[in-house]
Amino acid sequence: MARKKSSNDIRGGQAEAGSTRRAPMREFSRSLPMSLLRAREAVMRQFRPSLRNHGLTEQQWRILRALTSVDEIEVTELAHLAFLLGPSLSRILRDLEARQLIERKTAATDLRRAVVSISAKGLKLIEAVAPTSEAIYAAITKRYGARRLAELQEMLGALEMSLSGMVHDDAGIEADE
Amino acid sequence: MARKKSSNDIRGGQAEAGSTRRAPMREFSRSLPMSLLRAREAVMRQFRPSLRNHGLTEQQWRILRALTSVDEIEVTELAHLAFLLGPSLSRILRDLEARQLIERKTAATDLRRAVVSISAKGLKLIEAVAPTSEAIYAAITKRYGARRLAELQEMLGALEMSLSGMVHDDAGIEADE
DNA sequence: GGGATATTATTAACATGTTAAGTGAATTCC
DNA sequence: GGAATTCACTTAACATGTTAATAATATCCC
Repeated sequence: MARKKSSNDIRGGQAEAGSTRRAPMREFSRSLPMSLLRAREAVMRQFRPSLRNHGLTEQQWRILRALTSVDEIEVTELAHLAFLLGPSLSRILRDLEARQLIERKTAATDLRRAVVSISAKGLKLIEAVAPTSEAIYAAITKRYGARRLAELQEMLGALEMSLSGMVHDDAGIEADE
Repeated sequence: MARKKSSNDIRGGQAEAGSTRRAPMREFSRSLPMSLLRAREAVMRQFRPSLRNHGLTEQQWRILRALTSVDEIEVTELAHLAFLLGPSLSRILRDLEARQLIERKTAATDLRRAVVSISAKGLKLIEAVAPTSEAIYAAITKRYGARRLAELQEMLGALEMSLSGMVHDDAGIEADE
């Protein structure tokens, strides 16, 4: 009775609540952040198992992937490229270096900066994962439609641009101190 | 021809590490997961400071928001509604209960289930945050365009649907064990 | 030249994401 | 009606997100 059977998978269904109080501000589950979150989760759900089979997390994969597009790169630039915050990147680089998937050296001109590059071993791993990853991406593209997908990405980019310079009050102005 | 940006073309013939290695599979920074991630971050960047000023994280806010849309709700349903995994929800509910922002009781008919509802104090907090939150949402809508925003959300929903039943190999089939 | 300041990267501390395992309660099924 | 199974939730363990604080170097600027 009620409840179908949702294995251990919390995400991926609708929840029709009981007495239904009145709708608040917005239907909430239809808010923009939620829409983006769910869409991304739907996409990543496709990739995660494959990555996991190769011992990689999503972020580790992002970093290695980013490193294949350059010869070498400074940490801060890599953070931008892989869209990770510094602290996360620091931790992951430490692990990837320990696994010898990347190499790190100090910049000659500026001892503060570290320069990172992917190792042969890392490259090999990427090459092992890439085919599956590409196949999944192709399947997604086929399902959703290449044209529609391109349009979606364009709109997402436009959204980013729209918000890039946006500021507002209540954003942390706490008197002084 | 051999150079067209085809599938597993990670290494250009060999891993000859010359200067400026060339672009791999996809421009990477333009992959769908990255696009979604950046778009969502651009949006959340607007909300986080305000939430923070009220002592709430994004997820705590999601939960309280979800709770305002129902009279009371079971934990599993709430997980679906707020799109959180069980373990995350468990932790957050523990904290929110300690802060007396929510109330929890055990279902009478099924001792396994817990029923959660927002408290008066929680409702008050929501009401304090909502105006700013609404203002930010309105600003985003104005900047991006209401029509365009609706279209984007439709496309995101469609993407979710497209991928909902998608399966593929390499997804964790490790013999048996 | 040298103190004040800025920059780069890391560490710290806490909250969440993610998967697996555990606990207690309900259901199934013989 | 009781063992086996399933279910709802929680804990555990590890990785990352997020903000603040540090440490080490570079740069400014008088």
